[in-house]
Amino acid sequence: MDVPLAHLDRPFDYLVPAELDASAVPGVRVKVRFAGQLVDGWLLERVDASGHTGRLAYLEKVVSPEPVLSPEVARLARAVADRYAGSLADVLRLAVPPRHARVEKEPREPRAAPDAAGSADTGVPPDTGVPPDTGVPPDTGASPDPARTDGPGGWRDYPAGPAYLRALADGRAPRAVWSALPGEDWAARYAEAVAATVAGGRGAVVVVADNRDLERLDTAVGAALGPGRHVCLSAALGPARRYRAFLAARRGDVPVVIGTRAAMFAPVERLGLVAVWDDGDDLHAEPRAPYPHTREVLLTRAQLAEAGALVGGYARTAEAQLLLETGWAREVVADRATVRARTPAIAPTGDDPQLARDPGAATARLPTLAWTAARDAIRADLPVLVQVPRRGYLPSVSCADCRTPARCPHCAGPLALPSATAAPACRWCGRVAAAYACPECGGRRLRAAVTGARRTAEELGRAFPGVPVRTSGREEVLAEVPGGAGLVIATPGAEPVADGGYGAVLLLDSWALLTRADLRAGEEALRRWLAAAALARPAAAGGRVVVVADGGLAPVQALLRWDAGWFAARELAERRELGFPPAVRMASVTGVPAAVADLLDETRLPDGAEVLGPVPADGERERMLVRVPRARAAALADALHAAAGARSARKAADPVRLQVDPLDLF
DNA sequence: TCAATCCGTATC
DNA sequence: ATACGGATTGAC
Repeated sequence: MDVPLAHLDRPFDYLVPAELDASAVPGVRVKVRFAGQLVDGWLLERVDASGHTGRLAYLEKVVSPEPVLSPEVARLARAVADRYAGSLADVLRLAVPPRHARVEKEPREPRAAPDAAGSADTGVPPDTGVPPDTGVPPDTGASPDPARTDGPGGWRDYPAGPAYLRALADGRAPRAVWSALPGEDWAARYAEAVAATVAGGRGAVVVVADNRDLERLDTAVGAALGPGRHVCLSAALGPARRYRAFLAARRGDVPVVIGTRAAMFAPVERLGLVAVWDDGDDLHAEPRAPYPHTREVLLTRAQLAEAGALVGGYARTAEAQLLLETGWAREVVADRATVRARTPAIAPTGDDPQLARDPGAATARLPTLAWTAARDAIRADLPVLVQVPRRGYLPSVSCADCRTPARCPHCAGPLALPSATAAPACRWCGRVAAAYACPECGGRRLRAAVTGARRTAEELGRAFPGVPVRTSGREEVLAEVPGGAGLVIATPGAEPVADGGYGAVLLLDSWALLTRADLRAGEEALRRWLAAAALARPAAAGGRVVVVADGGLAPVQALLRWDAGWFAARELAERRELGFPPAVRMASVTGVPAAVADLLDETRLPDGAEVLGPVPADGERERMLVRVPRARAAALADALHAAAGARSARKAADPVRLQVDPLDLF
């Protein structure tokens, strides 16, 4: 029943009138009379008898004969609803895109005109410069590209890699947490894993964080499978193309779906592999109830469908580490010698004599080591990548009296205000400048002065006259830059790939480390750094990385050694000690205080549950956290869902938001 | 003792 | 949401 009320989160029985007998198959959308109203619903199964004692009503209508909800996805959706204390209807809204009648009526075989079918069907937005031949093919039944490879390919760099691919091809269900080498063509590796799965007669679902990653994967999968064997599914498509791609998968026209998180529920026949790339990216967290996370959904899916699973990234989340430590998945990593051979030369820098000497110069924003690394790369005719904080994220500050930019007393990096009330902190070394006094006029008041990627780009451009400067950020994301000398200023997540690799990568956004009061601050900083540093050439080929941060910090250490596994293990151990996720299961309850209290009152908390809070949320609302051991996770979700049901049954006015595994805990 | 009303619960 | 049943309360 497609109603959001928690106490109605269960199946209802209806009689099927004779004239709907043929079309009323499991998985179709239906309309039924419910409490006097005509409501939408899902036909979950046909049964001979009902346990219902009252009078049964008849099915009113089968909305469309298309059984859009596959049995596998129906089961998955129920499991996801249960895990996240949500309703099946909420999950199905995420899992099945809105119907588009015109698309449904289109002939099953794509149109003859190749230009019309091509890019429109691939699913990637048209302005992205993606090869237009990866959608439903203009010529049906085309045999796969003879040049494709099902073999281990680049997976040979990882000792467990070839066996993993063989298991996929053999129809088994191998589960891997993969740490990609620097410079790795991850999209090609994913395409090989997908190709192995398809070669074994099964399908695959791959989810990436954003459209840029999707384009890259689209190209790689297209090359590995040949045309017409996969579709892209993302929310950016718009209703018609999204539904078209969805239907192609549901009807079994293509064995592979790749996409952003909208694709995590994509129906695929004989699912053999689910994969997620860069599971630490917060875009993988669904912002709509019940707030499921791509990784968790895919892993649940792998478990239920007995499919293989691949969780990969340059970085490793604590959640992925837990999969390894519980034995649920196997580690796929390169040996240290290979890592060393591929890694650029990475060095931290903090102090800065040049700044002290020449604070007004064009290069003042760059520490010496960073500046020389950039200069050397430019001289060697190699591109330089500069990772800067997201624009507008945190304004830097200057003296309110004389306008002199406020600089860190320790390293002379720019100070920024993490929030209106917090003390200023250094963007480079992260130190908090609690009692800041202006060195020029002695003033103690500060004012915001935005210095973003554009300003940094201008300053760097002046420092290297004649060198082309490109920026890649929120408004315009570059996918690729040429290999010659050039400066690329990018915000985290928007770093373009450079042809042949960067000669130098400068990481200037280290302030993210210590200024953010976030459980995942360290993990997130390392994730961003590894993603940018992975684009540098190996040390032997002149690749250098300079991170402006204290070399003693654990995430910096992990970067220097290129050891995401070490950091993840450390992080998980720390969270065990502190009782934080994923070592325990957390849920948050948000709403006006009376509603939160009411819901928790109604909740039969499992043994060992601990209630923390309240902390103020936005406006009048507050938030309470409930913590249980992992063994009680299901019981907690069940209890919270039941309490929400009791509340909705008695029409409690003030809404509460239930969130299992909330991303932010403070 | 009966009827109007309130409250809680189910909705197939 | 809306309808229904059982309990409750107030008037005869």
